[in-house]
Amino acid sequence: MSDPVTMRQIAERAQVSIGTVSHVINGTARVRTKLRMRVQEAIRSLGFQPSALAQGLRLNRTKMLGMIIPDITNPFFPGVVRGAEDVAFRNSYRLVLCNTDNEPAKEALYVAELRSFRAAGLLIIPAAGSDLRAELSSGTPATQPVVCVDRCPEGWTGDAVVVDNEEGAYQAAKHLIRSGHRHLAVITGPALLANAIERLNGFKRALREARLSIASEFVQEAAFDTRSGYQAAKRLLRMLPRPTAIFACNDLMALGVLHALHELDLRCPEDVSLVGFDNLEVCEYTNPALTSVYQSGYQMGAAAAGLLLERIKGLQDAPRHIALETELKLRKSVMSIANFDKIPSKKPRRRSKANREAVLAD
Amino acid sequence: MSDPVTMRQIAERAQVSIGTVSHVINGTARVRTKLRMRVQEAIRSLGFQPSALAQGLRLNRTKMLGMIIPDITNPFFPGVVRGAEDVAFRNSYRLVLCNTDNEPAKEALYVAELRSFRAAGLLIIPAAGSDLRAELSSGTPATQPVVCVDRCPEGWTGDAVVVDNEEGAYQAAKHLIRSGHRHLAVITGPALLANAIERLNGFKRALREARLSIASEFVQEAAFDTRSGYQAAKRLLRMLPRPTAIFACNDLMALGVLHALHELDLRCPEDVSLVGFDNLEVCEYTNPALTSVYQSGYQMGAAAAGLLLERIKGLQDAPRHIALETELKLRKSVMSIANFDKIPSKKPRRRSKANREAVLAD
DNA sequence: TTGTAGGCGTTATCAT
DNA sequence: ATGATAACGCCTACAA
Repeated sequence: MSDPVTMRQIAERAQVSIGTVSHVINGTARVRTKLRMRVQEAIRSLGFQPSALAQGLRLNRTKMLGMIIPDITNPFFPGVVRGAEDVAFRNSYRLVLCNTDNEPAKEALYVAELRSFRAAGLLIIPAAGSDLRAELSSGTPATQPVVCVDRCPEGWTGDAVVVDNEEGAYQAAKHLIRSGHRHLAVITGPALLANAIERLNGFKRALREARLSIASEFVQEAAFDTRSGYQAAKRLLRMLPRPTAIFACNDLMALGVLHALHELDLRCPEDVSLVGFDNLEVCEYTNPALTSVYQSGYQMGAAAAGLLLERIKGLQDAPRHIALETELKLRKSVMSIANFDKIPSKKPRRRSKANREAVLAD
Repeated sequence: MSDPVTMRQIAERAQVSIGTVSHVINGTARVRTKLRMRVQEAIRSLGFQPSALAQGLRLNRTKMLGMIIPDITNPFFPGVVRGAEDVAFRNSYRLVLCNTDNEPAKEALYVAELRSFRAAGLLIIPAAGSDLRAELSSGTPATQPVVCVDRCPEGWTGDAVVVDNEEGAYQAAKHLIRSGHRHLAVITGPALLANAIERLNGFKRALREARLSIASEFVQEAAFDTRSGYQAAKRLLRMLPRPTAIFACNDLMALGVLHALHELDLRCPEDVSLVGFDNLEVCEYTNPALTSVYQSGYQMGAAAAGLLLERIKGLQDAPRHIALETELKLRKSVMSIANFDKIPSKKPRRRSKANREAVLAD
């Protein structure tokens, strides 16, 4: 009574063979109405639920997708996961969530395990410096499709869903330049991460186009988190001449910059302008509200899961590299230098006088 | 060559029986050194990984934990999930993540599925208004342990790990009262949610102790999200006399209040003070930084997973109800009314003059 | 149309 | 100490 009901019990109750039960469940052969009714009744009254384990063993695949990410606690990733889960759910697939903390070893462990579990496919945001290809081809050649999300490991040639990082960063830098800034600094992410590199490239392209040069100490590497962003900002803000604008390659680091600014009693945007990347919800609530490059984690996750499911269903064409669009969201953290004294103060800000003084003193 | 290697292949390669292979893998019988070496060599060279599916089928349980939550996109939950995953991982368990969107039907579906998957146990943050007990006892009596996290459905008598919501809210209200506020308003969460009710109770207890009464329209119900918090704040801030302080029963709603305040050109904390609950990271970066009741989602998830694993290992004693502590984190969103003109301005704030004027005009 | 039986990869029992 | 063998619950030829 405490054990789950099996097809055998259904068969007994309905006075048919176990094969017949299977047939009515899977519609794999036509069964006389009378028997079918009996089976269905038995299923209902006994509360039968097929064992996903047995099915998986028999069919050599499950309805599970492995989702491997660095850390669900990083506010950019929940959206990705949710997007993936939603499309997985709609297709009767489930997600097993794996946090790697950017440790390639943990990633490799998870990959191996998910394969031995016959996950139908893998969605992976690779760890910094991971050699995904090696992990995948180790042991037996992959039978499960894999799509990379958010960033690709070096030399990845398989499916991927990312965002146009280069263009997003380019727009951010261009905005700063158009606002009159000439002393731009950038806080990049880990040099091992494809998306960090792309963003840096986009940033540099904008400078090049504007015939602006950048001192090497004005590009500081950090780890895509608040703490290291704060530290990088501290280094930057001590330099002379000080940069008048900083592009932080993600919002978490931008938050760190804000913190450093505050601590040094520098004002944003009057003393230094700031642009982030990701457009986290927190951007609306920071002081000042943070201008940032929007990217949709949700869409990324959803698109990746969609592609993965197509592969699972057998789609065979060439690997796809999908790059979603970004969009610069203007808020309050960038000040126009060229025209600072012509900016009409739309509604009288309480700090307007102080601000003007500060700017003039620059 | 593309198929996973099984124990049978190991047995052949090592020239032993399949049973022997099983024995060396599981240490379930002592095997002569020579044979054992051969088997281990075969395992290594063929890259054997046991099929979790077959194991699960045979043993009638897997190393999977089901984690059912409302929405990973809500910034309080990732910490919970991460805490759970960390302790699960350390014990070789994995997490399958399920988002219910607070829909009892979706919750019921997931519960049933996870059981048919022979998940070893379930960690559940119940949906608002879910009848978990019914879901669990439907069909076959539960064989998998379940622990409720963050909040319990009505009448839940099983294991649970929550936070002392009543006390947390009490401290928040008391802080407001000690700061001289007499016109307090509260924005509560959904009346169906145990934690929302407890927080409201704590709030009311503080008022009672201070012999303060509260007009019924000063307690507004919202949905624990920013939008509804914003709307509730709008209602509140239109009333006359206006509350001088608002306790928002979570930080998301507090964010909504901040937004409403800004829109109505009211200042926080000069015009209205605000306390939130959760102490999300965003509290540090809002304008002004938000005073909030800290609770550790991570600890909650970790404790819940720990308890669940004990149950899985067979722990049999009475159901536990673990309530973690909260702690009020003071920031800048509360102003002391009684002593407003005596507050020393520690370091000269740029807005201090304006602030003082505003307060005097109150 | 329906039933029988083999096998998916393990673990565990029982002989040997 | 080791090997054969029977399940676990399901799917699917193939036979009837």
